[in-house]
Amino acid sequence: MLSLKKYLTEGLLQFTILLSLIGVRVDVDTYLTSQLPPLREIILGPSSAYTQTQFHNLRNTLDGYGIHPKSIDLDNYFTARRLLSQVRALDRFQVPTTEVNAWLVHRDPEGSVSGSQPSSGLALESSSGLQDVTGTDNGVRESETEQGFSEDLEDLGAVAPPVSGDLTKEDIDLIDILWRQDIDLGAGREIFDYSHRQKEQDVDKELQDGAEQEDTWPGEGAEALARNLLVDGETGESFPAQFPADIASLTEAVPSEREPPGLQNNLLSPLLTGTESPFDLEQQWQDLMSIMEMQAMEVNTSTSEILYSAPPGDPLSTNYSLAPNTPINQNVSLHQASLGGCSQDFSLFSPEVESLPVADSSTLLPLVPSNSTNLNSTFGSTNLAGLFFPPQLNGTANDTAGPELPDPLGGLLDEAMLDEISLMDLAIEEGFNPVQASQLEEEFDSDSGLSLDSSHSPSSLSSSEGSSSSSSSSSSSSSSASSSASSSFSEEGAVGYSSDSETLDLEEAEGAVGYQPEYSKFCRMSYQDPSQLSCLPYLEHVGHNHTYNMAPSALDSADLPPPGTLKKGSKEKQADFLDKQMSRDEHRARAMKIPFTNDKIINLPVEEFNELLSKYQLSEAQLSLIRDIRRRGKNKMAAQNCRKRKLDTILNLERDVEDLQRDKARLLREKVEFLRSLRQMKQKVQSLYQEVFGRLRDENGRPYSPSQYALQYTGDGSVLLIPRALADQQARRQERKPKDRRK
DNA sequence: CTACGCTGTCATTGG
DNA sequence: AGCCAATGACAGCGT
Repeated sequence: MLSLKKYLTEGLLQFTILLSLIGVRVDVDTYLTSQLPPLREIILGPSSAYTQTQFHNLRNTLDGYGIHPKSIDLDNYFTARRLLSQVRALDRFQVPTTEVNAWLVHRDPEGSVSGSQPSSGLALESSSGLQDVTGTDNGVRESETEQGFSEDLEDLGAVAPPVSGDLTKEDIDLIDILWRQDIDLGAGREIFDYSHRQKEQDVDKELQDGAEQEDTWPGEGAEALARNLLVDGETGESFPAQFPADIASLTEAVPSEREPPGLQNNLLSPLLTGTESPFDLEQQWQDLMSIMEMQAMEVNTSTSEILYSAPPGDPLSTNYSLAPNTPINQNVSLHQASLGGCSQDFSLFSPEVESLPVADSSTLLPLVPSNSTNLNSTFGSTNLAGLFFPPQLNGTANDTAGPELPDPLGGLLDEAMLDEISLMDLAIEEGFNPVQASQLEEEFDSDSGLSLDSSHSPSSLSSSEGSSSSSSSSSSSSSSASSSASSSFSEEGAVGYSSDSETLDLEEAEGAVGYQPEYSKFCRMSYQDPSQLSCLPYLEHVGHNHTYNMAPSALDSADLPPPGTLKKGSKEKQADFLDKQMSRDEHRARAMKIPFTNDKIINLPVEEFNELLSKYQLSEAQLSLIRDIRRRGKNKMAAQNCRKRKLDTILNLERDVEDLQRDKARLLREKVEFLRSLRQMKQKVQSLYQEVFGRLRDENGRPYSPSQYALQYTGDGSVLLIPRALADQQARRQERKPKDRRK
């Protein structure tokens, strides 16, 4: 049931996003009552009250591409990212998507997924998203989030108490699901995870001692604590401004897939004055994209039977019928199909081009189709002479008639262009490996993905680090001893959880109990409605991390809730929760009657720490314990930071790899387009050549023989009629030049 | 029961 | 020399 609802809510939220993108305002508040400002902020944007924490959470939003390293909800992350990319793809045309996705808006009650989705994309994606109704995903996600969100849930409850009747348990569950989907837990969860181990026997004894010494703690009034916590609960939580961010990023201009139109003009010779409209290139591009899309889709659907089929008129398909057996091969064949055709054109049109790869045979040999050399030997001698120049061949140069056409372009292609082409061939060769093919597919799948990645700036990535480290530094810089306790809060708040009032209030209320955040939040949680704890089973796992039960009597006196709002039976439960929130060191500190908080012990600068120690008459055992607490506490934070950094590094590397893959795929695409346009231009030039040559007449009015004369293009755009022998000579000369230069 | 991930802790190293 | 951050290694716990 819970999973079903979660599932439903995911679809609801996604649909809401989609609607908002197309201009439909979805007033969710009317649905969930106006008592849930956080929800409204999720949908409509941040309120000023939560701006700061939202800023910190931005890095964890979908558009931020980032996921908090410490609390990754990979399912949500990948799902959200995929959905976002799909949404982005809506505003661009002719970009094929490799996934056929149905935006899940509803589902049938049986729990079967209405939105079908071919098994495609990353496994991580497919395992998440809309289909995680069954299986382990739910469990994982729940365990991932239950800790972090339980407090949010409670906060929601605090804002809109169940008294209203609108917030049933299911509503709360639903809210929780919404949160789970789009909120990164951030460091707040870390704070939640402060473990409170207490398995050692001596500690147990200390606990009992501490229970006896309960009332000796200075400034540790339970009522004050509870009061402050209540206030904290009213402040609510901060909510990430992920939706505004997403929308903003969604409106980003999508980079054009096509290269500047001037490119083809550069490639055109003076003879060709824009006869080829940009539309032609675009049309070709669309054709190419459609072909690739077909392949990509076939890859996704894993249909290996008929992997490639194209209209018979398509030169690519006709020249290169493909029947690979695996998707990977299919993609490889794709390159071969489109690029190989170009190579063939090279061999037919210009011996220079053909000779160039041969010169670099070590690397380029695989690129040259086996038949190309034959073609070269067969037709090469006729290329310049134009043996087949009869005008009736005009217009048939394309496609099938290709091999019979001579190459009139000998003088047209300069060396620079040839080099370019050879470089392209090099790139093509690279693109022939299956990995590249899959990358190409990925490229089409995720499109350019620029907006996604651009939003994932390194600064945003390191923000969590900065916040956490700044907290420690702030604790160092804050000279007042009273601010030390709030330093741990600042860390929490920086990542987007806590509120200042909580910080301030708790700081005074806390005694020798460290790790205030979780302490306070659990207090507040149980304070609101302890019955909810039992209603939401996963809440029972909150704070499970390495926590140990402490003698309930230890905090009984400290946890008295205001009368009337709490059942008597829940008191022990509260105490349990609170006790579990105490770490071993906290228990030890209590047992040893350390007169200040563990937070102070840990976070105070050295000078202040020593000063604090000097204020009290502490035994050697106490001093030793305090030093240990300080060392362990610092080390714990250090370890957390270290792990966070490690994750950040991994994520950064992952992102870099993705970027590089995208770039590579993009370059491949551009190369294909270049080659295609180049082939077209060659054909045009050839037809013009034939037309011009066919109209030439000698002094006797007879046409020139293509076997004896040839047209040569000069650099200034003029065309000369020269004897064929001379043309061949020059052609050979130009043929050698690139070779020599490369050596 | 085992594998795996998470977390805290200890030991060590380098600044 | 002392302090501290960073990090590898290890153990305990929960799933």
